[in-house]
Amino acid sequence: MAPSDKETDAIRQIRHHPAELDSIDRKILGALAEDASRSYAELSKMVNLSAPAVHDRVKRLKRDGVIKGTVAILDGCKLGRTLLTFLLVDTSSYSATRKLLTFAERPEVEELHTVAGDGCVLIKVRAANTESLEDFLMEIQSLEGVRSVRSYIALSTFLERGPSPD
Amino acid sequence: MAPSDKETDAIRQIRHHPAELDSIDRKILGALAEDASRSYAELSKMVNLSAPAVHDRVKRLKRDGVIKGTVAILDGCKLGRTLLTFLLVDTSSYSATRKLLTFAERPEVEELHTVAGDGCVLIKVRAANTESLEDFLMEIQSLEGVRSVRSYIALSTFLERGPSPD
DNA sequence: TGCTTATCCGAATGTGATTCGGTTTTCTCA
DNA sequence: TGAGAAAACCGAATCACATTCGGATAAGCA
Repeated sequence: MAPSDKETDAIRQIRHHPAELDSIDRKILGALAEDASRSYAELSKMVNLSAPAVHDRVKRLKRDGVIKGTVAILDGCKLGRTLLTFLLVDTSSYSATRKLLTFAERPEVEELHTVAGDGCVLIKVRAANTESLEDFLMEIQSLEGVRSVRSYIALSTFLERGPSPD
Repeated sequence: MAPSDKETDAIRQIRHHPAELDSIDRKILGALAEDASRSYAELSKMVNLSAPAVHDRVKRLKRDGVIKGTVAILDGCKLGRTLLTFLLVDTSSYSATRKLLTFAERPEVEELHTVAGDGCVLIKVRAANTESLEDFLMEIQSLEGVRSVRSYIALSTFLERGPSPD
């Protein structure tokens, strides 16, 4: 685990551009993005640094906002939310868009993005059943300024993860 | 923090439907979905149980697959990925859909869902710039069996989180 | 060249995760 | 209805790992 002096020197020379993510940072980020319960001992083996050195780096990455936090990943189905749907809402006014943004408070709403186009908002919704999804849709459709709502119900999810450092 | 005997009894009686999530489970899940670095001491205060009791519950929730893991949340922009885009790919064949699923290996791909419709696949892509996004798009468009690709570039992201236990 | 900052890291300390073992409650079955 | 098994709770103890400390080295800048 402890590299020879020659390797240590090489690592240090490569490393020193401040504020830039090097390949070791990215490796650490990739490992934590996949499983944040890894110990520093484990990470240190993965990147050939000591545990406190890895700890220092993670501290920096958190300080700099590259790591925003850690969260538990929950199974939507086991929570009773079996219907994943993407809504593309076309609005005719800024005030409608703003009303849509208030849906961020709803437990079934997972993502809310304004997207390029004439007043479009994309909403990722995970509902318990078709009935509650329909209620949700109707609520959105009855907002003044909502021109159309296209919904795409997910049949299978093959991948769902956050940004990758690679 | 230690509830009186009467409260303890009440909690126990409410609790005992096995395999079903009760309100304490959901509270714990909500807290961990938001910040998985909370200590068991902190969680125990939130739900009025002891730390080992909370630990037992979390162990069960993990065993049962409700909690699938914990991950670090990374800032896409700080990773150099500033362009979030949703692609809606319309395919005319199952083999095209299957080719699309191989894009799950790409670092810029965050989500891959088949969605209801005639051979539709929704892909969430976080690219470094317009150039690499365009390359990605072209690659998809040149797949045999891909009928059309609609892309929605996110302008602002107001919410991005996983399934909620509420 | 000298000073400051950043990075690394072995050893030590601090914190919280985890286990242990006993008690209580709930559920199931005869 | 009672007995047994399983589930849930939890105080105390132990264990594991996070975190700090302080020194050394390297890099950057004037």
